[in-house]
Amino acid sequence: MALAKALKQNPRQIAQTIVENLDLSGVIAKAEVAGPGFINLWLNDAWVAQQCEHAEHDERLGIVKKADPVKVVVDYSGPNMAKQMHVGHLRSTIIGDTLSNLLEFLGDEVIRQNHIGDWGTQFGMLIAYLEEMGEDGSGSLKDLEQFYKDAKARFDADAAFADKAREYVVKIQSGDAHCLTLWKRFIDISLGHCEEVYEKLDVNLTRDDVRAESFYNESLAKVVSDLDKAGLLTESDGAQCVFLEGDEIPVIVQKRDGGYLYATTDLAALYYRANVLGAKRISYVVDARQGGHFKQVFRVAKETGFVPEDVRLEHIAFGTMMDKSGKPFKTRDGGTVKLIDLLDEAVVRAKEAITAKDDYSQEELESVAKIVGIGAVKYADLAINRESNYIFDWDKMLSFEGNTSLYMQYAYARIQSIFRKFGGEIEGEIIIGDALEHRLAVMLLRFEEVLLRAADEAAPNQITGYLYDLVTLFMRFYERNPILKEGVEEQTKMSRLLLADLTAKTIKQGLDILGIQVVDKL
RNA sequence: GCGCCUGUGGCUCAAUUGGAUAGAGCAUCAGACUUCGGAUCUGAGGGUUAGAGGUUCGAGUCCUCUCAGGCGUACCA
Repeated sequence: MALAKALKQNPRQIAQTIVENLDLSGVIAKAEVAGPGFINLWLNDAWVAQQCEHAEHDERLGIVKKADPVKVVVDYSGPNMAKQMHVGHLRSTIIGDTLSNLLEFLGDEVIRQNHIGDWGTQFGMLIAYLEEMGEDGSGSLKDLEQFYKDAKARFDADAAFADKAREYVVKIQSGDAHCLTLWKRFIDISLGHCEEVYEKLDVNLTRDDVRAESFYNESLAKVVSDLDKAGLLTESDGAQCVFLEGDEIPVIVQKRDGGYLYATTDLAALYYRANVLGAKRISYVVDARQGGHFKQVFRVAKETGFVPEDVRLEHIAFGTMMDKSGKPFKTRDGGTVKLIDLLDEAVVRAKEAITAKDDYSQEELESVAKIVGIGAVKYADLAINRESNYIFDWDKMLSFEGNTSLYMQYAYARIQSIFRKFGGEIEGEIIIGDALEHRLAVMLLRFEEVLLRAADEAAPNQITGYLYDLVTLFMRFYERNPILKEGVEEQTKMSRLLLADLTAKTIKQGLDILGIQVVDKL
């Protein structure tokens, strides 16, 4: 129909001509013009079966690695070292990790970057307090939140301490050895907390991926001077600014007092990522509220040539996490919810959800509950359009019904159960027996297309949506087309086993990209 | 004030980027079973896609305006 305008012909006529000249050679069984000029194609059963067999016998399920892989930097998680990770870091961490896994699977060279906040005035106060606590420091750092509060209280109550804190800020920045040692120790402990969370969350972030804010300290002055050379710098109220055409608010790169800001750091990071790391795509998985900031920084980076024209810069924005009543997610007394506590609660709740129906040994229960609980938290987050706000609901995410990780994991376990019962070797081929099997097979073949689209749009919910459709379809197939029951012909049995196996593999691969594990028994 | 985002059955979300009769899940109601794991499956009711115009063969999707809500708005990150 798109051709109709260009050719100035009746769309139905064009469609008819196309259909008549189509080479159906084995792939397509039938082609038909429908409605105002749509062309409906029916895939050939034999071709579909053969493609599924190819996928079934291939480690990558028939999905080829990109012929033209690119270097992609994915910036995600980015916790602040002054505080413990809280729910605000959850979405960035989960979505960023999924995007990284996905691009990696498709063949791109992914460079994960954890841009942790390890620099700024708070650290003067924190290390001064750490020093004061002496050997006990490490111990009281178990609860960073409390440590921060105590340090702040000390800062507010004691002028001498406050002076020292301010003095220490300057000292770290000027490279004072003693203060730097304290600072490094503090960061090390705080980062250890994050790693505990990453471990629990089953996220692929390691210390090697950390490229902290402080890493760019040395380049900040150069960013400003380069902007100056490019003639983009304007002084306003004593601050060094870039005024972009059409924007009311400037990008401030240097404060009146000479200090740098996060726009400066981001520009330095963009330069590093594009020119040193050589990234062709740089994705920032950050809260939607920072949209304005990234828009400006990206523009400056391109206009100054910090980042070459052909590098794709994108802000992978996501909405805020809300509670069941639609308000921002907080503890009962209005504080922020620590991520570690949330994850522990997920495991406890998962335990309750699964023990209601089955008997587990203590060990089984522990390990399955971890997989189920963490999977539920991740899946629920990834399953919705990332740009809208996300309503966090324990009951919904831990349900066996609907588009949940448990439903997928259940389907997977159920298929494994078929194979336990079967016990033999599959010998045979796929033969499409009815319309439902045809639909299932076609659905299985669509996996690659879905992944490609999810990668391009950085939209994990494309994957969850697909998995849900696939599993629903499989359940229907399974209900109607018996596999191991009496009276099923050997040939049919083998064919259905192959379809079931490929379904299981597809579920597993899909969940794996989402960072979610499966279990053989649930 | 200016800017960005959102608005889809009672609730939570989809909709292949402008395509066919807007789809699921909860919840409600009604069915299927001597269960290859019923933690399943089948079906029903429920919609003027916030509202009004416009663009065209065709609009939830694009444009304009209105309404409602959220967020951002120069030296925090």
